[in-house]
Amino acid sequence: MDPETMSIREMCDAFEVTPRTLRFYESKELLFPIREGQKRLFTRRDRARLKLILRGKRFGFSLEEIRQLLELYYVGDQQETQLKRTLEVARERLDDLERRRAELDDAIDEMRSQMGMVDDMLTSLSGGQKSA
Amino acid sequence: MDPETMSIREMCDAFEVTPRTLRFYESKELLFPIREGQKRLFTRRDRARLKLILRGKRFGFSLEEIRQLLELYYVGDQQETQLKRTLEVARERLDDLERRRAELDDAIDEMRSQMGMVDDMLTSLSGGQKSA
DNA sequence: CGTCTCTTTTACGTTAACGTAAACTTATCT
DNA sequence: AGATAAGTTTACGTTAACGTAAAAGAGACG
Repeated sequence: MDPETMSIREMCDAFEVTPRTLRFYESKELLFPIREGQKRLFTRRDRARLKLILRGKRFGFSLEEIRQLLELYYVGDQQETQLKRTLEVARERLDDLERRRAELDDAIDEMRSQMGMVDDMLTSLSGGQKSA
Repeated sequence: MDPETMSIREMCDAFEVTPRTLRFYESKELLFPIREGQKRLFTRRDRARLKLILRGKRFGFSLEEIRQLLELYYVGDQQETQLKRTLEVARERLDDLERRRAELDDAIDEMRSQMGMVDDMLTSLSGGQKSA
């Protein structure tokens, strides 16, 4: 397991996506499988990216947003100016994520209090004899 | 401010959405504005729901998922069996949200470490004289 | 050699979530 | 009364993210 490269089918089985999806992501420049003749071979880099892509999707990001996020990851050897720019963008993304988490915390709290109220209704319905 | 009901335009200004969006949400049974003649009047209940809708959207939920989530909120007076069912569903939703938060925390950590690496690259580029 | 099986390209189809334009009421202003 | 503004319905258009079907090539197998 974990061979250097994987066929499209192996990728699909590993990540529960369809071939169409992988080809689509390649066409959108989110993945860059190498070719062996006609066939695509997905590298460990592709796998790492796909993992991030799928997570991004669960967070509700568009593929285009995800593509830009991915650029922040594989950095390569860039000019200082470019690196600083990358860092700025990353900072903004990070702020976004933290705002999101704050919102998510709120949502969780509200859901909990909502459940508490429903629970109270149930208690006063079934075991509602004792008022003290 | 905060009148009982609001016109469609007031709603749009307050929530930064278009009239089309509000009518669309009504057609999907996410909002239930009352009518004064032809015109829609949005109640405070609609406003509360819209707030939840927009948050749900930021989290990447579909409108249909959001509609189901909203059902968990305005509970009304139901049968005990129904209330228990509601509570079960809410429990599942809550678990989802908490899994999401865990994932979000991971993403934030990774982003931070990524930024740390870029920062190191910058340090070793510009001020890279001192190795100690 | 014929037949699978896997993969490829090409291309039209589909769903969600609105955008946008047209034609029409209703209320308000002058 | 005529014009203006705000709102309505109806309906076709648009974008993202794939689904799905057709036709064809490449390697493995009996």
